[in-house]
Amino acid sequence: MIQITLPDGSVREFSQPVTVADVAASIGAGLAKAALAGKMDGKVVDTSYLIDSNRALSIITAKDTDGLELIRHSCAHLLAYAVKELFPDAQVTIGPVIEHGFFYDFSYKRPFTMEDLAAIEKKMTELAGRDEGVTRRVLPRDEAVAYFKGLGEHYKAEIIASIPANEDVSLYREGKFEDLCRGPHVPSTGKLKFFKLMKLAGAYWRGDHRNEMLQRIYGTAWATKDELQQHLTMLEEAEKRDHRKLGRELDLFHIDDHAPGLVFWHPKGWTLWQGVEQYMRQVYRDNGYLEVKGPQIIDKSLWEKTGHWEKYRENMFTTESEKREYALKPMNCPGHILIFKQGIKSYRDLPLRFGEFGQCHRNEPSGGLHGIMRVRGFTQDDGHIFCTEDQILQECANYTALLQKVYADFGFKNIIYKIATRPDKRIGSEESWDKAEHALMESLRLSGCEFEITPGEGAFYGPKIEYTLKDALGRQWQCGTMQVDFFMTERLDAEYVGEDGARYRPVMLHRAIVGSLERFIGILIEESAGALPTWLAPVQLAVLNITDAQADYCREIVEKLKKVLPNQELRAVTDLRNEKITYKIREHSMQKLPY
RNA sequence: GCCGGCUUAGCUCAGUGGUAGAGCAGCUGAUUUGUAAUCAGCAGGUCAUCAGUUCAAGUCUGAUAGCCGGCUCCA
Repeated sequence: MIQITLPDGSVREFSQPVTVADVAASIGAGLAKAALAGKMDGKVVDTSYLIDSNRALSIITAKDTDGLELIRHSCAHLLAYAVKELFPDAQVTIGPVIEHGFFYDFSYKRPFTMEDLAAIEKKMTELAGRDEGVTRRVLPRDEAVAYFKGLGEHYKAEIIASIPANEDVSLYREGKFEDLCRGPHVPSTGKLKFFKLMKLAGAYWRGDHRNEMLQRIYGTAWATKDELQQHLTMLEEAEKRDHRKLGRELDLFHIDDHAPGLVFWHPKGWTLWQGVEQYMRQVYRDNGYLEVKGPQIIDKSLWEKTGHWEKYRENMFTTESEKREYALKPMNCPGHILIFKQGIKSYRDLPLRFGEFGQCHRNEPSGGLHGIMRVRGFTQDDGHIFCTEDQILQECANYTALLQKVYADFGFKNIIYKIATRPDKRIGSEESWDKAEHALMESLRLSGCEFEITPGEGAFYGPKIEYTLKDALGRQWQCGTMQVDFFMTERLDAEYVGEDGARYRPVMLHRAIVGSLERFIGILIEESAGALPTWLAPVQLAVLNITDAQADYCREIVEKLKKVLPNQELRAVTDLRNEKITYKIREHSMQKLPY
């Protein structure tokens, strides 16, 4: 007797082992039809899974998060199936689920075209229409390797060969197509209805740029037609919020072909910039930072000491004059250390906090540039805190609380917190790393933040917290950062005098709240769709006349309005053009004047 | 940097190897208007750049640059 406990607590009894599909059918015909998989003691299994002992089971349908994931995963297989049908010579590699959909990477002798993409999607629809069953089988690893080699699927064979030899691997078949997969999958291709292929892209095999380039096909998939449609509508809306489009339409900035990756700020954009900068300047003042300013170009010898000349040179812009070589600074910290080193510092001075609106230049690869989000010249709200190891936790906790307040003031609620921990190649003692990583995590816990850990992604000189925001299309951009650094003060020989009169090495914390003003403003534009809050709006108020008779009065009240605030001039303008009032209202509305 | 795509007026886009187009924006004139586009006229171009094929290139070929989507990178 097998007892199956359902989510509502009810128990069903079966006289012999049953499949998930059998259980679903015993509950109702509708559920049997809707069943995509089962969740057994928390683990998702195929509907064909045979249950031979007492279990807790829930039936997964398209309405469940797990169900949607299955649909997307099975869609990736359907995509590969369709590609193999149309292009038998193409080799399959991997096809995972991603946010909103799936992708699959292929190797093929010629590039796929948009016409191919349409044909592939059509074939997918056709194959789904056949409602072919998806079946699972298990092979010993070596047999699976031989099987895929026999099919000419060398990438698959390579993947399987990296699985431990004593493990079995599962394969899923639908029609003529069979793929290595851990599963689970939907029971038949007919469950896949609401999908669309979105774009073609290149992607390196195994994500390594030294490997060959594969062709990636991206698709989106949903449980219902409505959800698919909503997603497509959302993408259209997101396009309208693109900061590059709004930057032009609202006359905020442009990037010129004469200076790729560098921003020309127009009067309105620079007004917005000043709003952000003045706000952040007050943040420095209110939180114990001393604002400083370092030079743009610094002699090569400094970058040799920091290690940049050796490790980062191809990313630095260099220049030469009178037989001396210089580099445009790619970061501000060495400059701050040079300032720190002027005069003798005491333990009483710590923590010592410097802040700068530091303009940095990095020669980023051309393919990585993106509007004002990823540029070659940018300005960081860059602060460095010189402190002792014992002060790290308190500084980090204060910092995160401050960052949250700043982000809230700019209207951001969804911050993604990540902690990047020690990489394989690193300097500093294990004890220091333990302490630093613990301090970073603890500081986030103190602020009530949930965070994810990205293991091994820390800098070689210390761990870091990354504070990330999303753009209109959901792409993540790291804005704020907090990094512990055991290294730089050593390299540049910064020290302080302790209580006992001996010299000690301070720890340095690198921190930036908005990160780069360029990127932050880009996100701000997308988040607000260009309708900036009044305090940041380049034009806050416009006074329009209906006929010339009111022109003088309009001028008069604009002058009065400008002076209405005690410490700041209101940004008010007149619009006295000989146009209809409706025309003017439309124009100012399109320019996103606050209302 | 890598893979693919794109580049025609300020913007959005048409344009079969045979005289360079539209709408909006701009300028000029008329209109003095009551809450999201008044009407008319005018002007605006090295079709990204360079080279090639051709009697003839915006259109075909190649190279370069920039941009777009990914990948990689991101001290």
